[in-house]
Amino acid sequence: MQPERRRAAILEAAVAEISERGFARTTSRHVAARAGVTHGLLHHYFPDHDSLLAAAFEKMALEEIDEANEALASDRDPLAQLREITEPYGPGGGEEAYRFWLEAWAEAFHSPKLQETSRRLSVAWHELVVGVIERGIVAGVFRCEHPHETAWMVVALSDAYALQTQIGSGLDPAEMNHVLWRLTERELGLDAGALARPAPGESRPAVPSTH
Amino acid sequence: MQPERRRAAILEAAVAEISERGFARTTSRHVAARAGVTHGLLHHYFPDHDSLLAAAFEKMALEEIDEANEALASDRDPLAQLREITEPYGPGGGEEAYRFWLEAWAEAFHSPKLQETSRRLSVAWHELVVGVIERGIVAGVFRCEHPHETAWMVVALSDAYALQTQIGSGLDPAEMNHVLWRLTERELGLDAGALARPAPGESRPAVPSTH
DNA sequence: CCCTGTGTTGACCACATGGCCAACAATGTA
DNA sequence: TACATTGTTGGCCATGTGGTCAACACAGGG
Repeated sequence: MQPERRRAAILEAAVAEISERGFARTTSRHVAARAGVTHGLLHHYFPDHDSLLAAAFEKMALEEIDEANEALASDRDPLAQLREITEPYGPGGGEEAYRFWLEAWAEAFHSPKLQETSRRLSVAWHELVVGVIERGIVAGVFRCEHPHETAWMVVALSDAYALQTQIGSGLDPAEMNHVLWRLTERELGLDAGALARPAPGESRPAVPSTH
Repeated sequence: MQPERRRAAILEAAVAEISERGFARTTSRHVAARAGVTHGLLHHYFPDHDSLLAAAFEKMALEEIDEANEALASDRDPLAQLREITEPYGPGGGEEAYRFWLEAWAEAFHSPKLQETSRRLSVAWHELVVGVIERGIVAGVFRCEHPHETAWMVVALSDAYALQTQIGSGLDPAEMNHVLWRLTERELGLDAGALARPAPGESRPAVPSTH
């Protein structure tokens, strides 16, 4: 196997392992086994264990943002873009991805390096939403006094939505989704239900696991 | 030392250790050292490591809710109660407590027992906020169509506020706090700025670390 | 053909962990 | 005082970890 692909395979295995077991419980040997190599080889691609974890996190973070940007590029209607951002948070949406986020935040408190990456990722995600809102304003679809604040609200509610949904708390997913959309509509000067109902003739493709 | 106090000391040490290092990295020996005993003794109070962690989590969860209820009991003005709930999330508020929450959520995905406790804790916290809102409605201070939804919003935004603040992301704490209050005021039919400005003559005591 | 460098293995080391237990200390009870 | 119970220690063990390294496989170019 070419070195590049091997390296990628190892990182992929590391990401999967981190999502399943968490950073602290992710061991070199398990990653190696998942990648189909022996643990001795890891040292050949990464100087030590922490570097492996950091590289895996970096890779995951970049992919998150790339996937999101890609999803947005495929549809220029601001309303549809907003849905693409919020929907994957719900039930059935990227569960592995969300577990990874949680792990990342928790780990960020213990590791300065991860903290920096985690911070950058949060900011990037926030600005992505700001971009959607601002383009919507320019397009005349949204009316919004504080795009920055509204973007933060959307992200915050979506995160909580995903967390509560996947933790299986007693809170009703439909209810949470309703708040998320209701408040977003109000912040963006949309009619009630505008987000729930796709515009006439608009298709609603399934969104790949994202953020 | 009496067995009760010893047991409490061990649990306290475990909580501190978990907050600092996370569940996975918390070792019997470190907990024992922090509690001022040797690791052999832990086996005398807890059958095994997982039981210790579970007991520590349970203790923490109960204390969170108790502290919150206590803080609420000391002040019957709905507006003040709402502030008591939201304020500790901000900068300077219980950092250890919030790290513990994050750890708990992350760990909940790996451990069914913790997941159940974590779930109950989320629900209890949500209902606590619902209670504040409903009493405020009865008192004629709040107007609110969906207390359940509004409570969820408050919790979700507060959590995100705490997370972003303590992770040190570039997002402006003042701005986040502004959204939190602005949306809460609107959901509860309050005048803009009602939450920012205490009612005339009302004192604003510092709130102990909570949630 | 050999030979140099990269990819890869499996064994090894020192170390930390959780669990276990025999021994000892402290405490209260008869 | 003598005894029984409980609290407490420190050492031991099997296991798993991250890191290291000599040895081997396997390519491509001389």
